[in-house]
Amino acid sequence: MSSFSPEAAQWFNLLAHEHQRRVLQDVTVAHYGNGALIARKGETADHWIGVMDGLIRISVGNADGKVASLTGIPVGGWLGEGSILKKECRKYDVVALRDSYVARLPSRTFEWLLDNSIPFNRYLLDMLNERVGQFIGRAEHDRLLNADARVARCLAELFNPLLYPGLKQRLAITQEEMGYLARVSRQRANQALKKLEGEKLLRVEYGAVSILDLDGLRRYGA
DNA sequence: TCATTAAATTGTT
DNA sequence: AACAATTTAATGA
Repeated sequence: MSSFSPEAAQWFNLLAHEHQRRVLQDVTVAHYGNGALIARKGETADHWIGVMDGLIRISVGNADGKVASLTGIPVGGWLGEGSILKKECRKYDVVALRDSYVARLPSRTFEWLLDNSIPFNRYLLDMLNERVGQFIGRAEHDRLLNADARVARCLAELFNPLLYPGLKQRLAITQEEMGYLARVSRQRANQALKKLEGEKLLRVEYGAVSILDLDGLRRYGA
């Protein structure tokens, strides 16, 4: 998937044809290898970023090189609108968790869509609302939950059908990647996944997980 | 297409 | 963190 794909950008399908044309004209797609920095904290935010293929992570690192993962973004997720809207520098690092293809929409185009497309505004509003809810829920529980529950919540977030409509019920993610997102060791992620599988909330596959009970995962540990 | 081998991922200590 | 077992991907006949 080395070019822009509307399947990984649900908002694109909502646009009028003339708006779609401009997007296709302005958007670029680049490949990022495992662990590569897609956008770094502090630099000017002049693009809206979307995941065409792969999996990326938003994180904030401190001086020690320790990283606290904030959230993972799978195929179909778009991010960085906050920095564009407020004309700020990026507040977080964005890194590829594995080989990924990333689309960039210039901020001028982004703002042009804001001014001219009602469907685009509608989409952004829904998305921001959903994201606020996600972060509030996280801030509330994050520190209190054990590793099992963190893995469960993490997966539930990745499968958010509104933010990432591209995902059906199966996500290609290794247990190591899962560990990076939930901030647990790979071994612990393995244990957690097996426990959740035992409770019939998901199914563990080779290099992937399938969700059986999304609500159950959301509620896990509550 | 099948068999062999290498690489990636998982399960366990 | 290390190691063995398992699954997938790649290669070549």
